[in-house]
Amino acid sequence: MTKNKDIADIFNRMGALLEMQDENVFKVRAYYKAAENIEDLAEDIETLKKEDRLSEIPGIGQALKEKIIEYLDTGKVTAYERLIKEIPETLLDIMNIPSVGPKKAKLFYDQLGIKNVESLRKAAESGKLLGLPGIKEKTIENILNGIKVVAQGQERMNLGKATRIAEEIVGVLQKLSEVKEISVAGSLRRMRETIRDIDILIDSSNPKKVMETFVRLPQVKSVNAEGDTKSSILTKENVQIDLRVVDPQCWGAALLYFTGSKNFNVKLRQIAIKKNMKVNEYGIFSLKGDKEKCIASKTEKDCFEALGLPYVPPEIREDIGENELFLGNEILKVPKLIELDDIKGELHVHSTWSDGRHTIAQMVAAAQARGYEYLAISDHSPRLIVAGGVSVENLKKKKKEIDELNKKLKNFCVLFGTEVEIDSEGNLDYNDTTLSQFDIVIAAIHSGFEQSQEQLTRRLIKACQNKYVHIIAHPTGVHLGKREPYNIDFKEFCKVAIDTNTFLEVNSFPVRLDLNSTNVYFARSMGVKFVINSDSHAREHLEYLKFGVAIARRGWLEKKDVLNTLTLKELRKAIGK
DNA sequence: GCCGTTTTCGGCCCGACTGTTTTCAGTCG
Repeated sequence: MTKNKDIADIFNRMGALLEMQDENVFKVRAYYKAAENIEDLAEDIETLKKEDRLSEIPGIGQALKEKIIEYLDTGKVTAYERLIKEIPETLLDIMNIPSVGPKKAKLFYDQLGIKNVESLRKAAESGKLLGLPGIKEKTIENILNGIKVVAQGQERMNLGKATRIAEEIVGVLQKLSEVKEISVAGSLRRMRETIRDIDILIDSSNPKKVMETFVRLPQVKSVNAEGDTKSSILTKENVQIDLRVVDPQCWGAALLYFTGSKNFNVKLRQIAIKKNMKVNEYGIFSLKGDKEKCIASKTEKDCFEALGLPYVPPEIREDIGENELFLGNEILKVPKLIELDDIKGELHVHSTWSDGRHTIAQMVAAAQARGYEYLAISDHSPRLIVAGGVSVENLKKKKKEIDELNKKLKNFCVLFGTEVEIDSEGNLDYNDTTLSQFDIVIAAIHSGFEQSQEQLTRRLIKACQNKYVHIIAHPTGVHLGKREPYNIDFKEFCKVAIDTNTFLEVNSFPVRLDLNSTNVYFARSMGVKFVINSDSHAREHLEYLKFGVAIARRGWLEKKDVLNTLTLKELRKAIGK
């Protein structure tokens, strides 16, 4: 899938370069939009080319299709090569600086020959920028600050970290008497796997007081903007938090607007226009002649209704599934998405038998407290030495402990599970005789990520084909912010998973979130079945399951698609091979 | 550059904040 990323990068760069050349904004947007859609593809773009399906990608017309083909055939895009002859590519780094966009980057280049961030910094410090049209002290100060921010690196954080930070701030603000309602918005409310900025929305008739409190929170390192309705801060952890305060009357319209995604909003507005209406953050307006009248704004539900649309949950207000969701100026169908309450138990948690922090009994108590009916204790196998994998001899003791615990438990069952290593050849770390004794067998790759696509795919397929394997854990091996997913033929893998009745895991651990939403959506469309697990290594981690459920929802999963929504009896039947 | 059940040409989402200006361009989401 590396070609997908390469082409998306090129289109993004071309968009920015064209923007600097003052090219038609809609043409520029077409490049950005195409890049986004290619990045979101669940399939290899080379496969799409082979099957002559490139035009199926939204936003790819004749011109961009030719550029994709040219890149895949020759490794180059002539139009891109031509652009970077006219404008140095390094100007794109300058555009990454907050407060510097295409116009200023071009201005600095044209007037002073500034080609990179370092020379811009020098020019700013030496006062050379002063006197350029529209540039005064404050702009220079902002640029120098922006350069520092970029140097510190504002990477995307995982959903877990973003949730923690947001909950801290929301906790403080909601205690203010001026705050009526408060909600996170943006990508955090849509529960994206990774988050850049945190958006918080507040309903208050006294915005000034709320803003004052916000910009003075102890977490604040710097204030980027402070207005009546919108303020923006950078925390000491270098996380940008945007706060919007709206009038109670507009709560629904504002929440809808600030939740996004950007493209979802664009779609809604396009639909509105066709119905002679207008959408903004203040409401849904009907347009008659010169007059516009607000017809909905109080709740999100009202707003959707006013547009004649069914309510769409935040998690699927994305490009993922867009074609399934929208048709012309209508919304086709909204699935009944799985909910956290549908989960009846978990199949992948660790205990002190391997690298878990809590005993089986402690994990079970925590699971019972969550209202589960069952819990599989699936510790690592011996090959994973760092995790203290359970030896074959110790498995007997572990089984005995589980059996004894089960005798004492009422309305709850502890399952004897394992997370067994798939070795570099696709063989499993326990032999079949041993595997046959488990209630639940989860197979996983923890090493040899650098193998070829063929080898990695073959390993996973071979594991699926083992008649004792029920589940493949964290199927793509991604570690958010650390490691890219390993390179597999995902489609082929899904086919075998279906044929062998192997369930694919949605791993809820915040640094994993693997499968991701795009994978889930794609696999679901093929007919794959899933299981959502927390991969807990301590009892507190059971809490993470909400993230996995969110990813499942983003991938359009319903209750029926997920193994651990079944009762124990149903589950035992469902996992038969 | 893309797209079409009112269109193959003429559209393409909307507003806040900042810093520079005396009404607006640039940037951002």
